[in-house]
Amino acid sequence: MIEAATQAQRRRGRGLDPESVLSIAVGVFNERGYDGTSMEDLAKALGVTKSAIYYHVPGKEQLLARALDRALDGLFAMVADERAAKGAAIDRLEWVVRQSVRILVERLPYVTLLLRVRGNSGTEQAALERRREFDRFVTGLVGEAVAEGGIRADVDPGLVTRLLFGTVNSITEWYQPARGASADDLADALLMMAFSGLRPTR
Amino acid sequence: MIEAATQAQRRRGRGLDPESVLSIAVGVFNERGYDGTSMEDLAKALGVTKSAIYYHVPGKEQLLARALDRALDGLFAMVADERAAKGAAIDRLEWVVRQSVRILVERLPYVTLLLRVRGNSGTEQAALERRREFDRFVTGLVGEAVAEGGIRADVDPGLVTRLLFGTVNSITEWYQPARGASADDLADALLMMAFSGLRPTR
DNA sequence: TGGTTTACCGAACATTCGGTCAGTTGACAA
DNA sequence: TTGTCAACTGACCGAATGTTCGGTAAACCA
Repeated sequence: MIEAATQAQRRRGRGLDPESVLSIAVGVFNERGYDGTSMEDLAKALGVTKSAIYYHVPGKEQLLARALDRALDGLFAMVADERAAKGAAIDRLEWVVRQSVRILVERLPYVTLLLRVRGNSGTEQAALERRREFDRFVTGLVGEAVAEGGIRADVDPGLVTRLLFGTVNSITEWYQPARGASADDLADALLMMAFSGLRPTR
Repeated sequence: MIEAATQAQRRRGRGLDPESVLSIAVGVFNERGYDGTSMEDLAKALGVTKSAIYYHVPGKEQLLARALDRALDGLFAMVADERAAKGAAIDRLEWVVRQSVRILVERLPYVTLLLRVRGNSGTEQAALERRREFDRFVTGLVGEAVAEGGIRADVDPGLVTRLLFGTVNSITEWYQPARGASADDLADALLMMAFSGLRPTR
């Protein structure tokens, strides 16, 4: 269970800070689902009344929008990096996968929320569109890697992209930062499986 | 968009059949999310009024329960098969992965719904518990495969299970039966990537 | 033909939803 | 001591929620 905001989590006598509101809210969203979370649920988790939330945030949907931007901004910052643009496609792909795992772990609750969005509102549809843009970028990378011979030629780039990033994204379903591998450990295991395979080297 | 039940989908002059109610409802659940779907939404998709639904089903949650059982019964039928119990662990694992993909494709909407359950109600928690039981079975299989030398020894069985079935489950996020690969094609590509790796054979 | 059953409708139910607003509180500055 | 203001509370709103219920048209059976 997500704990209520303790006195320590508040600025001394200065009430909730915007960061706590967002991170606690996202925690509850991920526990109950966005639609399954009422403002009353959030209020309890924050240790205030429902109406107090509206002093800090315009509404429920804005809270979602801010959370989704946290995840998407991280992904697009990575795409903009030169290491995603220079060098052999296979190396760039490996770098992007590794960074994706890192961002997923660093911003776990926000990415988790993003991956569950289904487009029920304008906010969700906008987030989905940005996500698709990221997906197109990666699909292009895989295509290049196949063309350059970095990936075996008998695979469909679209299918491989979906499987590869499906594996990455599935980490949100079980990863617990407290007890568990680091982002690098995760990326190592994932890249090992996807690129070299699980079979013993003969 | 999920289409409203046409006259053709109904039994002639006999109203909705239980099968249509379930499959159409699950379609809407997957589009909007279970919590994001109102009985009014379901009524529209079924082409009847809200109250008519209660003639066929005790309530919203029962609809969910029936749908989740569709998915879980398929998975447990597979586990009970002798091909999951006899032979080399690596072969059994490969068979289970292949069958999982087949079930996922055959019962796509039901499995999709199952994978999104978060435990908000007793129904959901019961489904989660059955799912965990399935996961434990697979983790055991991976452990045996490592012990028998079918899978490289430098991996954590728990981690590999999660990555492997994370990949399988991620298929629900994008697979469209109409235009796309068959279950066998999917399983081939997935097993190739996970067991042999994406790198070209040298 | 008459009676029964099947499958539904329309209205209403209590409850919960996201959100508003007038007022209160307590820390701090003057 | 008084005034200011950020940070809330509590009462409340209209709309939407899942569910119930009395009624009914059409199909079916005797």
